[in-house]
Amino acid sequence: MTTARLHSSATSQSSTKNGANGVRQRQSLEARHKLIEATIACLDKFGYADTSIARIQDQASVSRGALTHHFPSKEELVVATIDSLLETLLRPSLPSKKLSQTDIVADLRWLARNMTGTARGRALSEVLMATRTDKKLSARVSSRLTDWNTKLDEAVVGFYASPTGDDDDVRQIWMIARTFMRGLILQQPFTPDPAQIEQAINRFGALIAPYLETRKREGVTDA
Amino acid sequence: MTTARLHSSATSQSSTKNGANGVRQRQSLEARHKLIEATIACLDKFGYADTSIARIQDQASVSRGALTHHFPSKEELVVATIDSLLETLLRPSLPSKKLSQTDIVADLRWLARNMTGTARGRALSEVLMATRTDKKLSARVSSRLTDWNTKLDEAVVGFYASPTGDDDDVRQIWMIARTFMRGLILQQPFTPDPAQIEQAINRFGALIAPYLETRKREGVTDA
DNA sequence: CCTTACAGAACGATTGTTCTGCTTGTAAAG
DNA sequence: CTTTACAAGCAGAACAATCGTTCTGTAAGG
Repeated sequence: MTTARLHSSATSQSSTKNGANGVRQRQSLEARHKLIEATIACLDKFGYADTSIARIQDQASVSRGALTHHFPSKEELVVATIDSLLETLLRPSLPSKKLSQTDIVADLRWLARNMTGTARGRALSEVLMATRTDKKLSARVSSRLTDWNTKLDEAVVGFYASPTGDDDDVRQIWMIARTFMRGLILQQPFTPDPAQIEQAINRFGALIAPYLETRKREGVTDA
Repeated sequence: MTTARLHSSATSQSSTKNGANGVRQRQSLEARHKLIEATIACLDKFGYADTSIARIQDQASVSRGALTHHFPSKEELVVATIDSLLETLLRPSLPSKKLSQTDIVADLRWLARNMTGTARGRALSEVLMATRTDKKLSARVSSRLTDWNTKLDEAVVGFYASPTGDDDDVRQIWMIARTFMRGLILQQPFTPDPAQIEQAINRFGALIAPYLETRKREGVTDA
């Protein structure tokens, strides 16, 4: 009884302590990573409804036993996958490498690509839709989602300012922008023409541009 | 062999011909309607992934035999449900009863309610997400979706005009609006506060309002 | 030596589909 | 109008396939 289940993985990886990893732990983390990546690939390819454990273990080329060892239930695997998705989708925007701090439309295009143009973005959309009805899953991840949203808001405020001086205005504009980008996935069946989608993105950028000002960047100016 | 399967139901109901319906046909249409409504309810309550035939027949209080008689496969039932959703979601906007032709923000609120505030709107979002990965389903409904989108565009052009005089601009603005509304479903897990959602809708209305003019309505003025 | 990492069989439950009957509306034949 | 025949409407069992989980057994790092 009680078998495994104690490692739980909790919040992200084992982080700081135990810096010098043994062979054991390294392989374990490798397997976990492979399974999470496989889950993302399946969510993107098959959608949430048809993402089964069998398909994931097939995609990851991992035995059923290994999978259930690392993730004793499907829910655990999905939660870990969401964690991974949030982390990688946030990171590139924080180190100022991606947000171009000059062209709002370029930033929007990057946002669109991140949300609908990559496997990770589409996979996240799949699980977001699932959380609407799956209350058990929703309870597990809702706080992480709101936290992530807040963190993203703060990052954006670091890059942009409102002509009115109200930072909440910047947050609202970018919340609207993110909502619009997410909607693209659901709008695509109606508007299959990629050119039309891109035009809409550009136009949307023009709509919000007057309400955003580039904030003076200290440090990295890249010039 | 060949049993049933020939009635097929094809495009929507039997329509015009055979105006004086017999008892037989009436009951049949009733059963079909009950099943479609049950499917919508299940999609809303359980999501696409957990909407099984067993659950649908339970929700509809209909025997398994009756269900398979009317819809020989799950795909048929889903396609018929999509047809029903598109029809009822388009109708109220056409007869000029709902679009208020005066307050753009009010129209947007109606749009938001239609897409995220009703069971039918949420059910449609579920199947839209499913069509992304289910190519068989996508092939069955994609033309209906694009047609519906075009029809909606034309209806909107009847209500609004662009200051530039370009109708395509109206179409683009409203396509952006619909995309934004659809995105609300996916943004809600990040932003659970309904007040914040409503503020965003109002703000979005303010963003697009300068680019839309009320067209003079001939006929019904309601005053 | 003992716990972790993994392999794979076995589990009952549920999936969507197919099939066999029974009832009954309906329309043609008498 | 009655009779007869046939297909439509429906009920429910049976189907193989797949679902997610649990279990037993083996290998190896610490």
